[in-house]
Amino acid sequence: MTPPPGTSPPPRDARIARDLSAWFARSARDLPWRRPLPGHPRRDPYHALVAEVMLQQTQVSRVLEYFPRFIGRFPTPAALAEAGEQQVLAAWAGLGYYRRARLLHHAARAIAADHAGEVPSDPGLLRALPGVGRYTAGALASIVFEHPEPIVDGNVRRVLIRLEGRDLDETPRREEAWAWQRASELVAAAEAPGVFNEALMELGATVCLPSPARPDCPLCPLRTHCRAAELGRQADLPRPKPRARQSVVHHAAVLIRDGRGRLLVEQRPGRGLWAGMWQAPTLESPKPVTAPALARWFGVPRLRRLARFTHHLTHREVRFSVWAQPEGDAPPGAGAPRRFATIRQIAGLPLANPHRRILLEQAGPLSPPRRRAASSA
DNA sequence: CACACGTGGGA
DNA sequence: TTCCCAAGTGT
Repeated sequence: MTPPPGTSPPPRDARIARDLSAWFARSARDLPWRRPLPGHPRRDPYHALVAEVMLQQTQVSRVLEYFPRFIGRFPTPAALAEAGEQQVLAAWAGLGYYRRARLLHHAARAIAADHAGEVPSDPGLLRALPGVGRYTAGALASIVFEHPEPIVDGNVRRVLIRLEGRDLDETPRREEAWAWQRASELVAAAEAPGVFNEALMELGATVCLPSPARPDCPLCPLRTHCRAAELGRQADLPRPKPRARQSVVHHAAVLIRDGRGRLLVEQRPGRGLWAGMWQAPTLESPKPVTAPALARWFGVPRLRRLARFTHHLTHREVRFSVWAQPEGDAPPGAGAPRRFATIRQIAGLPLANPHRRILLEQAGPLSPPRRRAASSA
């Protein structure tokens, strides 16, 4: 985009934008959501929306696995809008942050209802879609529609802080405001805003890496502009953030079969962890439960423990214990929405991720509590 | 606005 | 193996 009359970008910003964009043109990874559809001048806005939502807080390698399948199943906003929430969750299962799937589903319904089935190009309209925040709206507006909108994600933040050698002990809020301001200035200096924005993220994801891996400065197209590199401080910036504490919760999951060998499953509540997904009937508690207490809770005569394992989340550690009711005992009364399901039916449900292991390993014998790495090979 | 929300990869 | 880490959106 050409700058408004009377204002021309600072020469350094223009050189940064030019050098980075040129590097991207020759170094960009070939990713499915970057390919325009055959016979189309630009990439499909709906594909870009799905990809951007999937990429929120999620690594590219993970999204590569899910994106083609999701697009295959829901090829258009209308197809996604008409789908049921359980189908959408099932297509998202294993990808994490499941609220994104619901919000994307709602966004598709809004696109169908309010935008004639077409993803809008206006940044304000994009921002109004469920699950589309400042970053995602900017990414779609710039990358798909070439509006000169700034974007700041984790990669961009790190690249900008190093580029400007910004070593301040400031509040996250202030740093955030600075990064958006700087991103705005730079994108205004770019000839193609979408190319520049995507290049900024690509640089952070492939060259200007976080501290442990360290940036590969000799390969960097911005090394001659970089204040941190000039000072030899590129590995120290940005300063590490204090990490959050982790709490521990206990989930006791019980395997109960009916006379035909089907397993009892229940749906999790509509909010919170693994919202709306399915699991073996589970008692959650801050401390471990004893076998008699668990049997009492589920209203069955007795239970024996089959396995234990720990599932790690960002701010929480979930200690699972898996229990079974001896064959022939009567099933418990209903509490949450529950039903018996065959293994084949269970495999098609949106399962809370740890329960994929708990329930589907029931097709064969459940492995004993993990000890050494003796079992594999 | 501090907090909740998943998962896999790399040191 | 085990520990540490990343960083968008909505409430």
